[in-house]
Amino acid sequence: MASSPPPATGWTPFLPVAAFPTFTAATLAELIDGGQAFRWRREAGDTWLGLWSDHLVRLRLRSDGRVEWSAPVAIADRVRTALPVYLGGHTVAAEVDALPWRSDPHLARCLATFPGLTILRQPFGETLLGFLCSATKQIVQIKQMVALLAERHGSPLSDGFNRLPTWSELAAATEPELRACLLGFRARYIHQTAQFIVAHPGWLDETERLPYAEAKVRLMSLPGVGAKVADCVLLFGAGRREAFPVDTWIIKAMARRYALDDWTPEQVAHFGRVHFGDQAGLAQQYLFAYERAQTKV
DNA sequence: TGACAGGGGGTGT
DNA sequence: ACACCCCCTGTC
Repeated sequence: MASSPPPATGWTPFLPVAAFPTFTAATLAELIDGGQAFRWRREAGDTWLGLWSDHLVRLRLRSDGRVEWSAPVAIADRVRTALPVYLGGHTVAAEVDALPWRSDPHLARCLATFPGLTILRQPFGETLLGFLCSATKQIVQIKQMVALLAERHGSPLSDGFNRLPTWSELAAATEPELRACLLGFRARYIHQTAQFIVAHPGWLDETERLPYAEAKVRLMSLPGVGAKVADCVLLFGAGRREAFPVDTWIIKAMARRYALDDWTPEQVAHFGRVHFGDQAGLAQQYLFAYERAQTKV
């Protein structure tokens, strides 16, 4: 009986991410662990380990600001191809320049504080799952829920890490099983959403391709998806820069920096799209990052 | 070191 | 407006 070839073992050496701007440690942390994605963890030696889809990678920052990556040898080819797209860094300069920083001193200050910050391009379905977990939860808690979902309901990927469960895998889980992943009242939303998605093949892919307004309406028909979650999914999981998610942070930030006291979330969202233009979602990330940094002790 | 409030990046009614 | 869940964090 022929023995199968030995599996490729170990990780690749660290190599620079292709066509990527230089970063600061603060910008890198904000990009991958600032609330857009929930599957990154900081390791010893200022290395980050993260997962999305069937990718597993480590990132670190060189002293000259270049971002380097390393992946398990067996999956390194697909990680090398997918990573620059996922990180979304190649168009950031032009997009930032399209923002009204010349006439908006506060925006200019936010841009200067997190140079190179951009929007991740994550898998659409995974982004929906992450933000269905997010209601009234802080990042650390969302990460915990997502880690448990992967551990208990996802399939093995590499090095003991699992993929996030697919919507089919989620549909196969009972609501109490989901609840046991610390989801609380979100378990019912995820359970019902999974049933719907499995009963409507192609629905998610079609939604991803729809124009922004139509895609948002469709997402909001799902249980547990309101305007804020829909905008996050479209911005972080479909690259729709028109999406301007309004959460309590942005409400506070806009009240403080733009004197929008007592505006409703819809009014703030409208102001955002008018003032920041078709890259409003990118502006939102900078405002968000800046306000969080100010709040930190 | 352990208990105890308080509050949390929203949605649905 | 308030319930929904319940874990994290700060504090005593």
